[in-house]
Amino acid sequence: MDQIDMNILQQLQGNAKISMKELAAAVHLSSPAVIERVRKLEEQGVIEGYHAKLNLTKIERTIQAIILFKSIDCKSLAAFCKGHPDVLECYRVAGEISYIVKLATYSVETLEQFIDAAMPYGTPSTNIILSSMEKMVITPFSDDY
Amino acid sequence: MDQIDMNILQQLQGNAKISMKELAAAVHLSSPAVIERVRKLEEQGVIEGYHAKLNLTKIERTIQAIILFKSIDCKSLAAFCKGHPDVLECYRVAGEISYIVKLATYSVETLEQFIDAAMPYGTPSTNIILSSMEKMVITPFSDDY
DNA sequence: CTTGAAAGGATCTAAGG
DNA sequence: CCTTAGATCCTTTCAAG
Repeated sequence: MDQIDMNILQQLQGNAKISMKELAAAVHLSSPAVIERVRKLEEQGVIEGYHAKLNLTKIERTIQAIILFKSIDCKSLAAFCKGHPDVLECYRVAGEISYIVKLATYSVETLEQFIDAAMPYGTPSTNIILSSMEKMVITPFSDDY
Repeated sequence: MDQIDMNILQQLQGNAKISMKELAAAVHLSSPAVIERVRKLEEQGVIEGYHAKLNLTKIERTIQAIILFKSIDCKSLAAFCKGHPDVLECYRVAGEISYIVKLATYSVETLEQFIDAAMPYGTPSTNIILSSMEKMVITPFSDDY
């Protein structure tokens, strides 16, 4: 994992569909060299996949929320969340909170349904998302430290 | 936005690099038809981009955390977070909490540095992520409701 | 790792339903 | 709005250095 690999990772985070030829030019290498590097990064599991990012509002998931849980049965909650179509991410955490769930749903009614369904697993504290920022590209091995 | 578009979106979420030919076969359409649909979904902003997903641990960001802030100057905090290389996502929320930040950093030392730097903007409650689940594919317009 | 040539696909266009 | 077929273009692959 050298500086060139880091550049490759940055490029692919920003644009998964870039051709190997373009990518090669961007990192000042030949196509075969870059193809081999990408293959290795995939094989090593550094690159986990390539995904389209959707605008949640435009697929009618207009309500997004982050729900915090304290002192609960985390295993059951995790299983519940995993199987629920509105849950985007969930985190088992150590801190003041035990479990954090991010979800995107259709309306306040469907949010209410989720909260009711989650109640058996603990007491939720619901935080509706007003605005958000998600970085699609992070710098591998930043030299900031 | 019909059922075929939803199928297309699901496929592209799971695999951004699928060829239009393969995608066409998956949704039982011809290539030109599918290319035109994808073009429109991009143009409408339903598809925001295509991104490689990295394994954070394998790029040395072994510590991940979700930090909750109460009663703070959200604008300043947002600006600070936006410019900080360790911040992955941040959310302005309505609820018990005012602001939520997800970050990935290199060590407890660099986490401490972040917390110290963020202190001027409010009192953080730090939750270290022990394990997590992130869905890369969500179903557009689920019929569950 | 690079270059260059060859092969294989993918996308695009056009015509037709 | 779709399909099929053909042509073009581009990408990847391979071989040699």
